[in-house]
Amino acid sequence: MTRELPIAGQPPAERADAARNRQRIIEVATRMVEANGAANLSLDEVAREANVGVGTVYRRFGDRSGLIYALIDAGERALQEAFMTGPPPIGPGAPPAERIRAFLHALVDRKVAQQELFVLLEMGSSKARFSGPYMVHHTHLATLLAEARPGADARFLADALLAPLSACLIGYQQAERGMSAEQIKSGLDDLLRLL
Amino acid sequence: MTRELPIAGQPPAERADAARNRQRIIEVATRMVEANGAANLSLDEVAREANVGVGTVYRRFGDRSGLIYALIDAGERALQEAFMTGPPPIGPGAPPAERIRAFLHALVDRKVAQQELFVLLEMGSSKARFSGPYMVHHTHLATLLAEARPGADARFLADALLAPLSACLIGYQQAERGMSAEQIKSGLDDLLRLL
DNA sequence: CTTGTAAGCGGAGACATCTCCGGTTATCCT
DNA sequence: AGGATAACCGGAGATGTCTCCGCTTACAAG
Repeated sequence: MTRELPIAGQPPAERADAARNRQRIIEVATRMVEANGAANLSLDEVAREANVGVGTVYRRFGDRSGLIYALIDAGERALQEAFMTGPPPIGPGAPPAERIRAFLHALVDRKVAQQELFVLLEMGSSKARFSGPYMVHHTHLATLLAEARPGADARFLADALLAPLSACLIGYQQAERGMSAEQIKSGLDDLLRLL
Repeated sequence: MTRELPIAGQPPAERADAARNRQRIIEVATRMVEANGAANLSLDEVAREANVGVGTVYRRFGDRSGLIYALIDAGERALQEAFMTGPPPIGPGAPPAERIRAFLHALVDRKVAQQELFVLLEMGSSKARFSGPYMVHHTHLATLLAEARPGADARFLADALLAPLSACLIGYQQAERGMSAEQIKSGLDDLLRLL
């Protein structure tokens, strides 16, 4: 096992046992989501199954949403890397309009793939919903929009383009209206074309 | 007191004591929301204050969201009446584009006025969120859009225009970005102009 | 190795939502 | 008026989220 090197950053570093627990909690939670569906994920049960107290779960992840977020964090990192340093059309190099399109499509795919988890996230604390990832997506999109359509209110437009990607809405469109991911994407394409 | 006339409709009619309780529960809940904020509304407490058992509250309103919805139902009815039979520009008579604009503005005003309640509603069961009122708004908007922009996917566009009116998003725009209701409306106007 | 201490741990318990069901009562019908 | 009965009522309790705090332990410094 490699030793944890002390990093210059302020956060006092996580103790080894704590890291082990975090890891085990995430594994157990992942398994339970696969088995019972995300909506039935009980933190009490996760704690029991992972052989830790409930308090430990809450200290590590803050609250239910925090744990859920940890379960989709890998996808989020991958997406951010893709649009920041990846190949076109989502990454730098393509014209803004294409990057916007590619980014929104990727986001739809993510929401569809982990729909249940995203729905839960959207229904948890409304504070958390617009911090971190949302702000990153928003900034990215607003930058591209400002480039593609100078003069428009890029920040508001970015909100307005991200809003229809709500996991709840997508779930509704798929479940009640029988729309496929492709139809949703093509609807977004229509919208982008009009802009 | 006027006697409850038996109506032809199937629903077996609500007993007088039940109606009284419903009324009292709504009054108590309204008072408590004004006093403590919507987020702190506890159904146990509502029941105690209204001198009924918890079971009664749940039988009448189904769940927390149901009660919350009852608190904004009056506004919803007023809005629906306005755009269905009211005077232009929101009602029939004005050109579609203007009706769309007036409708969205009215919706923003409602969300801003009862923001807390709408946020709670959006965070409750994701099923309820797209039933009833949402479908009415969606149908109305899709009809107008089909008229204003034949050829486009009016149903998807309607979703996409309603999504940015999420109470959570509006709350975020106001609280964290310092946007006023007017700025939000003018952002929507920009968006409509582009369409 | 010893030791000081901050980080971590567990689980009892406060508090919420929602379900269930045995007892009660309003309302309709005769 | 006098049932019959469907609707209604209350509140105990199942289950879940999250907090709090006294005890424990990893780990760095001496």
